Amino acid sequence: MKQRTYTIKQFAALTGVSEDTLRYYEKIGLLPFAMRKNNGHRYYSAEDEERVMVLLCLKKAGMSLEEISPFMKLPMDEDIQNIPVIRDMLLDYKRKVEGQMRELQKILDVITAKLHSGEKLALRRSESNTEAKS
Amino acid sequence: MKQRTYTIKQFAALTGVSEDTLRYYEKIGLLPFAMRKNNGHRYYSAEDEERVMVLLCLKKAGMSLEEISPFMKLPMDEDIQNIPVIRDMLLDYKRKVEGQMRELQKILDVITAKLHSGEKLALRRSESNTEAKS
DNA sequence: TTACAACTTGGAGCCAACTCCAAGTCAATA
DNA sequence: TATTGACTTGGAGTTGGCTCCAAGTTGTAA
Repeated sequence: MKQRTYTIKQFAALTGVSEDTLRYYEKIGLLPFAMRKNNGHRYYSAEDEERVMVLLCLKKAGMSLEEISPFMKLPMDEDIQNIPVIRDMLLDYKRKVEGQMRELQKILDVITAKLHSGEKLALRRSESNTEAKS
Repeated sequence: MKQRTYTIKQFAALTGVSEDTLRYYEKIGLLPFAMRKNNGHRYYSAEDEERVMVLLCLKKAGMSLEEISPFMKLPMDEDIQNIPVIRDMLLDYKRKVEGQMRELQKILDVITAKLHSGEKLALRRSESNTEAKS
């Protein structure tokens, strides 16, 4: 059965990524060179959609395009268990997200404490936790 | 008792924000105009330090300088309970951070599932959750 | 008194990530 | 056949957030 395809306009609406940005991502090599019709127009497949979904997911977690790039080079339809490198990349990424969540949790704890205890806005040294040398 | 003050160099080391960046933040009005000695050199106080700590905290949670700006306009040493506007801003901010954490948690769930069940890298529609129109 | 270090300012440059635009091609339609 | 609309490309412009630099001032130390 033949897979459904999308024009760039449809694909932009589908994914929420603008046409300009799709072309830009292709130009910088983040997304693979899209398939073209005879007239040179791009068209996109379900696998392209899956790839963009992964892109958006990684982006939402705060990764730069540079960091996302290696994920975009992977086949979207392989069993993860068969490709150790994907497993490792995912584990790596998982650790990153967990780290970011720990940061956010720390911040939430501080805010919550301040809201409940009649305190000042200022942070005590121990609440700030930057990497500055003391 | 007289409060201790810092030169810009000391203050940069203390907070982990570079001298250039401190001057830049002042120039764009993110930080208030720093006090000057007779010779025109900036110096910083404990309250300045508190303000920068708050800045770094908000930044770490992914806020833009634009979003951080209103917080920098507030006095650092007032009791939060006395100023409803601060309470409201903090509550607002708390909701933002919680939202971001929910996003990250969703992403973690997807990754974890994929790592355990011999799946493909591709995301199912329900796992991606962008705001694109269907 | 001269040299040096620590600052000052204004402005230029830089990188990431878009966003916009002009000029051109192509297919379908009036 | 002329027009319209959806696309193409290359390249310029924009925004956010710094980062760097040159030229000038001031206070201390040799």
